[in-house]
Amino acid sequence: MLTHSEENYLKTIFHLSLETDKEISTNSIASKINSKPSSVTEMLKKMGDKSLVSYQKYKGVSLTELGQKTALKIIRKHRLWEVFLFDKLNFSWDEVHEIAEQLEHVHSDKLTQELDRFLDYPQHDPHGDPIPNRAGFIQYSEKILLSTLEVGDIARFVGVKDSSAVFLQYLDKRNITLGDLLTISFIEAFDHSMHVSINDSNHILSKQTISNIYVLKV
Amino acid sequence: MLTHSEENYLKTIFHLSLETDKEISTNSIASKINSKPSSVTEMLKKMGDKSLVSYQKYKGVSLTELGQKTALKIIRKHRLWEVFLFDKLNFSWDEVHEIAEQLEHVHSDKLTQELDRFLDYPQHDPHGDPIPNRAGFIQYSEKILLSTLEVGDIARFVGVKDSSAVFLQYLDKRNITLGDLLTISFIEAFDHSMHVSINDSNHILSKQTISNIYVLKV
DNA sequence: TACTATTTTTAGGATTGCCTAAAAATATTT
DNA sequence: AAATATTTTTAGGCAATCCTAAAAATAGTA
Repeated sequence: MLTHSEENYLKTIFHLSLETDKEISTNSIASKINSKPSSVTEMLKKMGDKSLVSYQKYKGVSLTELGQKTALKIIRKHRLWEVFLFDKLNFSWDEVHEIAEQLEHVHSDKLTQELDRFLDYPQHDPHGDPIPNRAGFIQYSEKILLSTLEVGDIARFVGVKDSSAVFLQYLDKRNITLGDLLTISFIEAFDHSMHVSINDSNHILSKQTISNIYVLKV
Repeated sequence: MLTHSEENYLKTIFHLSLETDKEISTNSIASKINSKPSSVTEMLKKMGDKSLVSYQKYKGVSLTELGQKTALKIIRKHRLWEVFLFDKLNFSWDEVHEIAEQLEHVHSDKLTQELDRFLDYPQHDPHGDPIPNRAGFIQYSEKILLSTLEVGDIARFVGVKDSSAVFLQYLDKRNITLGDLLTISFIEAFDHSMHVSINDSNHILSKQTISNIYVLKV
């Protein structure tokens, strides 16, 4: 049975691995978890001994098969709990993450499966990220940034790139919600702001906004 | 913010306090949590410093007002999660406790409140124990042992005294479920076994069984 | 009351996971 | 390639929580 700390390291390394193809550096882990490089080194040694990561001094780390599988289990739990909090308990986007960080460490395979069933096998969490299935398979959707669309395109809002509280609250305030259908009616040549109709109302979204919204073309 | 360990001590002291009127001994805590008396002494000192318990060397402990309030919060969470697992996720009586032990340590007042609302403000957990309300008030019901009833009495099954897995499974096998209405039709003078009709079927329950079933008279 | 048994505390360690400061290795720049 | 800068590791500590063994206090009994 892994400790909370070990589980957090696995998750962190998994997420960093998606961003780079190289081995993950001690420093990058430390800054991600607000810790110190020396602490990370120590932990990586321990996790190497447990065959969770393959680690060589000064060379960085990567997840072993076991580490990968375990990380996906934790991510699955995290995202399922986010769906639960959002769908059933009236939590908003920007609130679910913090609580899911705690819930993801509860150990019980049956709990995870039953939660999945209870939520009707959701495919995505409230930020649009895919939920690994029980076998650890994760279906990456070809979600693209809203900013890459052109006039006339129609797409479904499936996620955000920047999931900071300020951004999520910004969207909330404008009633822009996950699952909404967006129609691009015009793009300003001047500042690349985008005129988008959402639920029969028109919005003008800044370049920064559309560069942080993920959509699936319809 | 309290640690898991501190929260477990609070819970344990709270439960032991219900059983005795005296101060709680170091030994009794140690055996309840499968720990050693020396570890308990150490922890009690620390919790005394934090005003969670009032502790004097060799004199035993009791909860302070703060400790009591905190313990009730944890028990509230524990029991609400048990209801969730039982009602929504198809867990059986004997499975809910272990997982609730983990879930009770998740910190979020909003989560507790929303869960309470989602479950429609349940008054009892699946073992028939009362759930403290948000203010920490706990409504002890006058539940009595089935063995104290007489022929002709009708009562509702609200809890068990022995919540061991074997006993709960014994009841499950006979389809005797929390909330069932029981009618006592006969009591054997010889061995005190009780003839009880439950859901239109008749059961003969041993003295041991009826001494471990809590009911509320109707 | 004195002796014995039990309970509780103290003393000294172990482990986990974090930290700072210094040393070692690697990367970058001139 | 040499010098400098950056990254990573090592060394030595600290706090939480547990442990065993021994000492101290309390309780029970002859």
